[in-house]
Amino acid sequence: MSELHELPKTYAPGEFEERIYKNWCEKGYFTPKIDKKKKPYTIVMPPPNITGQLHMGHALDNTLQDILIRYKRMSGYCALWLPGTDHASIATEAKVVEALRKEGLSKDDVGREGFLKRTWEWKEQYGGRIVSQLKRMGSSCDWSRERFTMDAGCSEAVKDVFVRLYDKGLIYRGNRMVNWCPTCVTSISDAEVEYEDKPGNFYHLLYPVKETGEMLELATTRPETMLGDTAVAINAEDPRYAHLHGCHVILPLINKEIPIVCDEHADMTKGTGVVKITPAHDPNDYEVGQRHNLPMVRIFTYDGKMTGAEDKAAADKLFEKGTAPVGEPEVLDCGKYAGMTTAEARKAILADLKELGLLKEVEPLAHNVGTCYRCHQVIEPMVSKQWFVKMEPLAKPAIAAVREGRTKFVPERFEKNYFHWMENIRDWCISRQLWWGHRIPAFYCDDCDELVVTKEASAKCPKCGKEMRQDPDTLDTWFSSALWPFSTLGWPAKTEELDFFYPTNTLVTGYDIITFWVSRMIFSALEYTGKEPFDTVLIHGLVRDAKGRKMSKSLGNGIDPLAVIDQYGADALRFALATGNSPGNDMRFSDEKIEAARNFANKLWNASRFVRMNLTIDKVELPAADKLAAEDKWILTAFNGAVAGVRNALDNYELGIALSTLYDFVWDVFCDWYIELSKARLSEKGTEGNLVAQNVIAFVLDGILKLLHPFMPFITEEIYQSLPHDCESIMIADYPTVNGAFDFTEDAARMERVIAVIRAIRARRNEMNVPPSRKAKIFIETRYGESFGVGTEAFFKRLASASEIAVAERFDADAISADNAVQIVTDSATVYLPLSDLIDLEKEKARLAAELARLDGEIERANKKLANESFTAKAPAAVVEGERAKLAKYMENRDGVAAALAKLK
RNA sequence: GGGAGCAUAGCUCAGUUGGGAGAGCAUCUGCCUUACAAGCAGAGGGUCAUAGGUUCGAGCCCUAUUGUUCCCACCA
Repeated sequence: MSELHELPKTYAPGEFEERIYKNWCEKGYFTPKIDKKKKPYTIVMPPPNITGQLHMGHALDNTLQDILIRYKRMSGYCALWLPGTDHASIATEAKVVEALRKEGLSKDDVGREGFLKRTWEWKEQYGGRIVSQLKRMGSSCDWSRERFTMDAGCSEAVKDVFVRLYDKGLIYRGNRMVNWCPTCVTSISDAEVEYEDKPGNFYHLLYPVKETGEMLELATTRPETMLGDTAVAINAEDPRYAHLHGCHVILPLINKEIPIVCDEHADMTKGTGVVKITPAHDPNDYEVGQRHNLPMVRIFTYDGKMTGAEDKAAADKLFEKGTAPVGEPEVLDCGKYAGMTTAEARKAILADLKELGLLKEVEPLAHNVGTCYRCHQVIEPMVSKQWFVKMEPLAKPAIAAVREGRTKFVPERFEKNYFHWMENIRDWCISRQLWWGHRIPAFYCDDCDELVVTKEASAKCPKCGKEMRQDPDTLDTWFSSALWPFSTLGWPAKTEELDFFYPTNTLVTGYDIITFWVSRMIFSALEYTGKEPFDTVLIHGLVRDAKGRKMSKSLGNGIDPLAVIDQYGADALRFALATGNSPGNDMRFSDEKIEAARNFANKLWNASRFVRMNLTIDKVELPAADKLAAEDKWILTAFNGAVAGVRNALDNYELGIALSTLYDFVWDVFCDWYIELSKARLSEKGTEGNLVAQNVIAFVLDGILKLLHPFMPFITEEIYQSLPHDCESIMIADYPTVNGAFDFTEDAARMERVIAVIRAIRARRNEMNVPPSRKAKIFIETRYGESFGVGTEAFFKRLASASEIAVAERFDADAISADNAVQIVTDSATVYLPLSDLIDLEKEKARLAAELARLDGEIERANKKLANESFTAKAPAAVVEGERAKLAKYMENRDGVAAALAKLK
């Protein structure tokens, strides 16, 4: 013991957490050596964005991962937790643009190269920040294998995939309707659009019909798009407009003649049943346009303004040259509206229409509009030329993988989300008009329009031999994250890592990115590696504030995990996040929770201090069974139960249950009972009993520390090092297993009876307000005779304020002055406490009468149940037997209480 | 419009093969019983949202209803 360090009196996690983490790193415990004799267990960390700071969501996500990886590592697996960060193209670019703006600069001012330089600097500055924050959490990831989605290896994987898919015909380029964010000035995918209910208006407009001169009324939520109308649609079945088939309307303000077409899109039950068609700026209208071969007229610029003469000239040039791509829209010079923002244009157009008497009505209407998930500005549907991944062939095997159970979601219900999304999937728009990201490996020839897709850095035109120009766009950030489970292990190269650690095992992530990320990893992995990327997806919920609100910057209700660590320690934070949390459910984070967690750590700390100060042994050896006292056998049996419970829960991803099992065992069983029961022997130095007690208590505490280590790595290591221990570090020790030798059910049951009696005595004394300092004799009548109390006398003295204790099957009533004694009846004994001068006789009678009534009720209930033939016939024998045993106990107790009551009367 | 979650003690939540409802916090009572007042010993407090159904037996399974949160969907 001499060389082992002492534990300071107070639990101060700040004193040791950093030192311990540093030591683990130096020893290389986080870096698994590939060992073919061991089974691999792999988790890849969902890469946090380099723009981010550690928030509670990360803290939860990484706590769960660390628990799993530490558990598996201690269970003999070759465990790899692979960390990394994500370049987060659109989010990071927005941050850098913002930083530039503050300096009065724009992207174009610094140029593409200058911009990328700035962004890499940003990455260097902030990318490391979140890593150091993860380290403070105690995350045992292999930093030697840390990756970044834009490092050389991952970039190679991205290019490889792009070329493969292109060659297979699964990537194509074309003019399509896409979601356009005018603020970020880029297209975004369907998954990146968030729909929000916003108040708006339903504007009823009047378009004059050329042939009949009548006014055709139609309604729209977006009047500014009218300049781009190329038709109005009616339903062919609609009798109101049957006479207008084949007619035209004159588009007001620009006096342009456009046709009236019949299309199913026009819903007779909505509005007036007439709908204006703007093929270039509405996804539905786009489809109508396709069906009726309508021209497309673009009226918005890509940064959200009305188009003008210059825009029109640029587009017209393409058409004149004949190089306009298929599906390229014409552009309108919006004249007086040119250069206005869409909002300004709406106002101006409405005013003008009103002036002309063509605005019939304005009806308020709550309206579901798409917004950009990054900047939350309204999305503008636009036709533009983009790259797409053809999804259907990729989705099919990905659906099958989950359907056939090769990849499982925990909890299972999230599979429904997954299927729904996968089965209704549309092609994935992967090109972004951004600079920060993986540049699309496609090259164009200015001369002959030849297109080459290649992994090479540059390309020569195969037709005319000229230098080609690389596509300026970059890829959706999720395109590279989709490859994360294997690109990080070296793919497409056939590395030893990939061979050993892939496929990975568990993916831990929040339900909010199942579609963005999880689904894309699954179909990507199946397509490129032929294997599912992981066997289990463990889904967790959101961490909310104490009032249940989402933590957000705008609300300012975010709790900073680092501040929590500073105040309470990383172990307390981890405990608070892992406890009472079930897979897939949101949780609230509150001061009460973190305090309870810290208190638990403190309890463990103090219990360990107590054990340590009583140890004189250098090495822990569990004594032979015949040397063990009843309480030793009892705690070892209970420990076995805890091990089984914890392992079972962990194996089923029930981390919260595992932790609460441990909490109860440590606090209620080990501290409140076993330590108290051991104090007598521990104080008698030099005896055999003392040595037995030392060894057992040290053994159980050692087991507790190991069981608890995945959840609370720091405190368990600190304590482990202060006690006799078998390993260099607790994190490489073996996780406890159920020990078949701890089969002491009989002795354990005996101990339980003693504990029940002690509890009953305490409760009664408490009820009667007898202070602990007031000792009393205790007489125990029990059918277990002398064996009931063998070796347990000290327990009653210490824990039940006994001055003396006597045990017999029956006592002479006079000897125990039964007339004036408080009588306590438990399942196994009747206890007499001669407290004549302290008790209120009437109160005691009333108490016993109430107890008698309660027992009568129980007996009646049990009798009724047992009299029910269908119960005795159909219920399992064990259940019926249990019910009979209960009845017998109740009857026995009843007799005891009745007798006690009789004596008082 | 489709789908899912949640509804259990005053509060926050557990409760996974259906066999007499649990924890933390809060409340009340009594304790400095020398590991721990960030503690110890007790106590009170629940028609498990509502209504049906299945079952010998339902917090748990089925149906409907109400409230609530979320996801998905091209609705002018």
